[in-house]
Parts: sequence; structure tokens; C-alpha cells
Amino acid sequence: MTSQIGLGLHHLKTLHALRQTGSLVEAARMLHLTQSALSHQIKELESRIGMELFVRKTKPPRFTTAGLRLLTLADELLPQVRLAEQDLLRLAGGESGRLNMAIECHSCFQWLMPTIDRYREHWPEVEMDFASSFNFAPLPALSRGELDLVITSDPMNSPELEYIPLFQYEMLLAISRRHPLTEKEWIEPKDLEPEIMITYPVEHERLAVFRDFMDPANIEPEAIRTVELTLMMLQLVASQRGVCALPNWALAEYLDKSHIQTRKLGEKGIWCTLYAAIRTEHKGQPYMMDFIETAKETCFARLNGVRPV
Amino acid sequence: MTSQIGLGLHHLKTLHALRQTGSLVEAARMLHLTQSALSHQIKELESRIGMELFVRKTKPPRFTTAGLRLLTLADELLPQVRLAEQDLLRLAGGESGRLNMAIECHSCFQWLMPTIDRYREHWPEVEMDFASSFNFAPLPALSRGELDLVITSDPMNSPELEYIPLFQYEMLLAISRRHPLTEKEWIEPKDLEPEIMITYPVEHERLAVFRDFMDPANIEPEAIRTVELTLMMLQLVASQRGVCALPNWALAEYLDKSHIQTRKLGEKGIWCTLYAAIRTEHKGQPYMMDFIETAKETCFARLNGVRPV
DNA sequence: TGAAAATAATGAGTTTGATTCAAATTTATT
DNA sequence: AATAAATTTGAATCAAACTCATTATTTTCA
Repeated sequence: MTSQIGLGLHHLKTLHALRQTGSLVEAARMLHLTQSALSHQIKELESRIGMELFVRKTKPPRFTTAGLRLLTLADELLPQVRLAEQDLLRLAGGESGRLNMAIECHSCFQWLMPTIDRYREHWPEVEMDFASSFNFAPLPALSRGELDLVITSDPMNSPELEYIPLFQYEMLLAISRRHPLTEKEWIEPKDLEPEIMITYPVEHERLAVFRDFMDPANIEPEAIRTVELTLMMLQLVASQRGVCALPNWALAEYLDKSHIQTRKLGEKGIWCTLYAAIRTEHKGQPYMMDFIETAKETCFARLNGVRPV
Repeated sequence: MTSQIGLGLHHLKTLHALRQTGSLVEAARMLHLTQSALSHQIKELESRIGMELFVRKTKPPRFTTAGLRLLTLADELLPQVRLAEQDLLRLAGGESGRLNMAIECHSCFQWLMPTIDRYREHWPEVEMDFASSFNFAPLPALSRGELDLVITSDPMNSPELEYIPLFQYEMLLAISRRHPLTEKEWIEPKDLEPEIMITYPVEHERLAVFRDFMDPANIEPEAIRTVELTLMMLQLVASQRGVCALPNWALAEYLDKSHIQTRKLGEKGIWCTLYAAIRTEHKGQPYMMDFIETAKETCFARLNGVRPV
């Protein structure tokens, strides 16, 4: 072609990720590349079209007209590419699998439902189901083949299981805005000693507040109260009946509406990784990997505060 | 990304060109690559998605479902990419140019009009005009700066002019279907000695039948009759008033309707290249190169029998 | 404001993937 | 069956894209 810019899909993916994350570092993590790679890539593209694509001086980068034009293109193309690739996978993979799921992290319903909706459109023949029981250990069930996919934040080592990281999130403490701890920038373990902790009804070790924060400091809360629903937890917190630790993205939508504030757990905060656990034999299966891919995309698109890998 | 096929725009361009040309050789020429490159490229892609994209055993390749799916994608994406690149060029290039055109090949109106229509949508500020006079030499006018673009099939050497090849076409002899020469597979120069040649009213040397076919064999036709309109030429041929030589693509649409047949000129046929002539200073100017690009695309899309470069 | 941390840019070197070349193989043509 | 055309293949080449290590810039916060 004569008037060639030499635009490639990777350019569009980069710009797309850059807008979504707001920084090269994060975008790079999302794309499994180095920040340097993206920097070079964009610079090269800019030199070819003879213009800047975004203004670097601002914190979330501000895109120029040219950059915005390419983002528009990315928004048009990438989904179409995605659909085509799904179609090809289905054509090739052929076999329709089974997808019995369970979640360990109860807040996950929030993004799991939209994920399933999107996924079902392209894999109509995949049989999906939920193991909704609250009181059994999903990972052993996965090993035994009763389940096919488990969303979990603490991998349990096993040769037959494979853990694919979905994203990272921060565990925050939710407190009433009238709570004395609002005075503090971040929470120390001993701050929680006089508090009533509201948690999901799962084993102690499964909860990151205990496992990664209070237990290491050898601190116990005044009391523990378990509730099954996130919304109810927040009601209790708002009405000063206790405090609770929840993922930042699960809290995000309630911060404005309710009388709740959040604080970091420890100076650096507690960061967790959410994984999709599957049996090793399923690794690489198109219908499976595509579900995970869809899940990731859904999360990054809908959840505030989550980070790649 | 997890379930990555690694599809690239170059794959889509290749498939697209393959469908348009019907063979790897031609597709490669269209993309300015070797046919080997395309072969490797496709094979690699096929191995990644685990299926064949087209059946090679047939003359025009028959695409598989997977191949068709990718072609659908190509039809969606490539135009969008094209538009975006045009927008970027315009954003960058800024200056709106002038485009005074002239054609030496009279049949060219057929594709020039659609080209201009498409082009104007994206370069509304470029001022376009035609030098429609039939009896002046366009190339000198181009040198003098009176024109900006000339469509010609015989370049005249000059340091300040640049020739960009658009496509190749075959010059065919059009004869009545009751004409005795229909007996022959292909035409020899001496076959034309007793014939009345119908031509456009331009200089003898400018006509490929004479320059490349009869002159070298030192043969003259019985008589020469000039007409300005292609359609009238064909009417005369059909009613046995003479024969004429025209580009294959100009003839294509009349072959079914009228009582006309065509024959190759010489065993191998006469192949001509059509060029866009511009002043060297304009080479690389976005608005100019993009016009030429649009012209090429229009031709390949609308004209039967033309070949890349 | 100045020091430390985070983020981005840069240059050199490396890797990977894409392309070419030359030769072999297959397919079409006479 | 023989020749020509198109395609495939493998090895070598080339260039784009990436990483690593370093420097520069920006942001944060004491």
C-alpha cells in the first residue's frame, strides 16, 4: 500500500489498555509486556504519524485528537477481533465442555453473572452450572472432578490443579464514617482488637484479614459475626455494629451512597490475587480458556481498582 | 491475553488479497511481498488455529468456514482501519492540496468517477478539477504545474515527474462474433493488415496496438477511423465496420450484452501498465498518496482482469 | 521545598517473527 | 508425457518488537 502508516492491532491494544489503566506500567502488566516495550511502541507509532497520541504531563494521560481517533478505532475493532477469534476457537475446538463453577470469594457474584452472560452468547452449547452451597470446600471438589472451575484467592497446592491469575485487588477495611478509626490514615492490627469483625461464614484461614493481617500480629478481634450477604455486611457497618474487610472493587459502588468509609490495612495495604482454578487437563481447552479470558475482560471493564496480574 | 490466536491485520490483508486475486502469486504482488511469504504466513496461522483456511486443490481457492469467518472479519476491519488512517493523515498532513487531473486513457472515466466520490468524502477540502480537453498533451502540462495528476499508460521520462504504477491490464482485440478472425486463438500482426482499425483520436505512438504490436512487425491496417466514445467503438465493431483494441477491463462489461468477442494480441498478449503521474515534489504528500491508494483499491474492486503492479 | 518513590524515556543488545531466496513438490496445460 | 505455473518447504536473512539496565522526569509526602 502506498500511504502506509503501518498500524497494527498491538498498537490498538496498547492504547486501549493505557486508557483503561491510566499508566504505562499498569497497561504493560495487563498486556504481559514491559513498560519499556509500550513506551517504544508508542513512540515509534507517533513518529510514523507525525503527531503525539497523548499528553504525558497529566496523571491519567490526556489523549490528543489523534489518540482519541485510534481509541475509537480500537473500540470498534478489538471486540470484532475477539468475536472472530471466539468463533475460530469454537470451530476448531469443537467439543462442548462442561463448566461447573464455584466461588470462594462471595463478592464475586457481582462480576461473574455478566461474565456468564457474555460467554454464553458464544458458547451456547457449553453446559454451565453453579455449586452454590456455602459450606463445602470447592478446591477438593475440583480435584475430584465434581467441579470444573473455582474462583479463589488462596491457591492450595496440588499437582492436578492449575491456577490462572485473574487480577489483583486490595482488601480494605470498611468502617462507619462516624467511627473513631476514621482518624487514622491506615489501620494497624491492634486497632481491630476492640472491634466486632463481620465476615462471610467461611473458615478463619480463608479470610485475608485474619490470615495476612491480624494472625501474623497475634491479634484477635473482640468478636466475629458472620453474614452471607455483602449488602447486609455494609448495613451493619453503617449502623456501627462492627467493621468488615472487603475487596476494594466490591466496596467501590457503595462508597458514595452509604455512610461508609474505607481504610488501608497496614501501611502498604493488603493486596490479594484472585485466581481461576481449573484441572490441569483443562488448561488450554478453548472453551475453558475463553471463559477465563472473558472473565478478565469483564472485570477490568466493570470493576474499579483492580490491577492486572 | 490467555486464549490468544495472535491474529494480525497482515493476516486479514493477505486473505483479502487472496480472495480478490484468486492466487497467492497475484495476492503477493498486490501486497508487495513474495508469494513464499504469504504461504508461510498462512501456514503459520493455520497451525495456530488448528484448521485449514482454504482448500488449495481448486483453481480459485475455496475458503473453509474458518477462512470465510476471517474474510468476514477482514471486510469489517480493513475499511475501518483505512478510514482511521485517512483521518490521521489528514490530522497530521494538515494542508489541503489541489488535485487537477487529466487522463490519457479514455476508458478510465469508468473507474475514475467512483474513485473521486470515495476520495472526496475524506478529503473534502482538497480542490479537484478535470482538464477535459481531448487534444493537448497532459504530461508537459503536469511538468509545468498546470496539472497535478495524470493517468497514463506510457511514461515520458522527466526528472520532475514520478510514475506510480496502478495496475496492469491486457490490451485485447475486439471483433464481431461473425468476424473470420474468431477462428484464430490469438491474433498476429499481419491478420490486421486488411482490417479497419477504430481508435481514439490520439497520436499514433500513444496507442499500444500500433506501438507494441503492429509497428514492430511493420504492418499497417487497411484504414484507421477515430471515435471518441468507447461505446460507439463497440457499436461499430459489432456491426462489422472494423476492429479495435481496448483494455480487457473496459471490455469486460460489454462481452455478454453485445455481439462481440475478444482475442489476444500475439501469443502472450499485450500487457500494459497504467500509471499515476505526479510531480516529484508531491510524492509522499498524504492527500496525494491517498488519492492514488483509493484509485488502486477502487480499480481492484471494480475492474475485472486487472493485475497488481 | 527537598528527598524518596513511582513512572516514563532512552539506548544497546537480544529475541522473535516475518520475509526472502533457492530448491523441491505439486498442479495445471498441451 | 513434458513443460509451465503455482505452491510448499527449509535455511538464511532481516527487521520489528521486546527486554534489560540506566537515566530522566514526575509525583508524593515529610
